[in-house]
Amino acid sequence: MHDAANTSRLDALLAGLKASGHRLTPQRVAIVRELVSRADHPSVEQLHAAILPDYPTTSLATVYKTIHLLKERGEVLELGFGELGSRYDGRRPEPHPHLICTACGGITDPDEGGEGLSEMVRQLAAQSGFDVKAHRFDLFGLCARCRDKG
Amino acid sequence: MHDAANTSRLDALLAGLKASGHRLTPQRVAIVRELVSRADHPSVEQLHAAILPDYPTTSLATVYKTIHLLKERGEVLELGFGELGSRYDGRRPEPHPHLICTACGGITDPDEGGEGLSEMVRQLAAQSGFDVKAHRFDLFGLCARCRDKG
DNA sequence: CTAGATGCAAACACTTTGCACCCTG
DNA sequence: CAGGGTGCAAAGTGTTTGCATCTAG
Repeated sequence: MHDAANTSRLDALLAGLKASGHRLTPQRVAIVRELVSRADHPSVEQLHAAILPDYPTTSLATVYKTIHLLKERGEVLELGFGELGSRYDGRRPEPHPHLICTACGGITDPDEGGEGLSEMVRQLAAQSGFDVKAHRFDLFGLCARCRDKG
Repeated sequence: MHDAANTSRLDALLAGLKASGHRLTPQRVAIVRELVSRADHPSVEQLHAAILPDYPTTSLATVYKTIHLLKERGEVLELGFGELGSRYDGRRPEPHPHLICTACGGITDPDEGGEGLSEMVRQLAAQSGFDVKAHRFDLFGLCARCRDKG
């Protein structure tokens, strides 16, 4: 996931918004750019903080509204955690496993190892009679860095 | 999961509480009994409503406190959903897959089909360097009943 | 008796909403 | 220059907490 890919994804998102009659305000562009540029699944709070220096008037409500808009369009994956609030993945909106470090709060996408996931989803759907539309697979623990420290 | 099994689990939970210096108040017993007796992963609100007829003075706060106590002791599995609040599994505190119907709100445990899960967890842990302590695997969709209706 | 539990209400954290003003297209 | 967007503050959730009162053991 390098700069070129992020840029094209950014452009695609912005083009899509414009195409469906939405305006590209500076705040909105900044939020989307920030969201797409990071791999760390930021919270609304973190996005807001990151944008504030460059767009000091941006309100938290606007960040929430923008995220909500992208969610509706299926362009962000929301990872809601009861206590810790929600975190957002603007790069890979399809469901995929997440590794959540309970020490540093970092969330990362595994490089590989989730191959059998869709097969398992298929199996569970078949035996339960469920029509499965989405799924979520989270692993909680200590990331390599925090494990070594602790 | 029949009555006898639930009764013994209930007894075990109550005995454990008493053994660690907690009192078995009528409210507390009622909450634990209700939690253990249902397979539908009730919310705090639902537990409270179920108990109210028999123990009319029970407050929501007490239900929250009791659930919290059981959580600390590792005797309930909490399934937190950002918007919809949390649901609790008092029967199987270890992580296992859940099927969540987005139409009726029902949550069920699959009878089988989750066999490969721990292996996948192991794989993801190995390749990422994570020390995985817990995991969560949720499938969202329509249960058989709601699928047929809709 | 006396710690621990209850119940109420106030406090909380995160998110949503209403509305007057603003600015993109 | 019109309609969508913004920012503020107020309202909503679900959950937690402080504290006086009550009660199980």
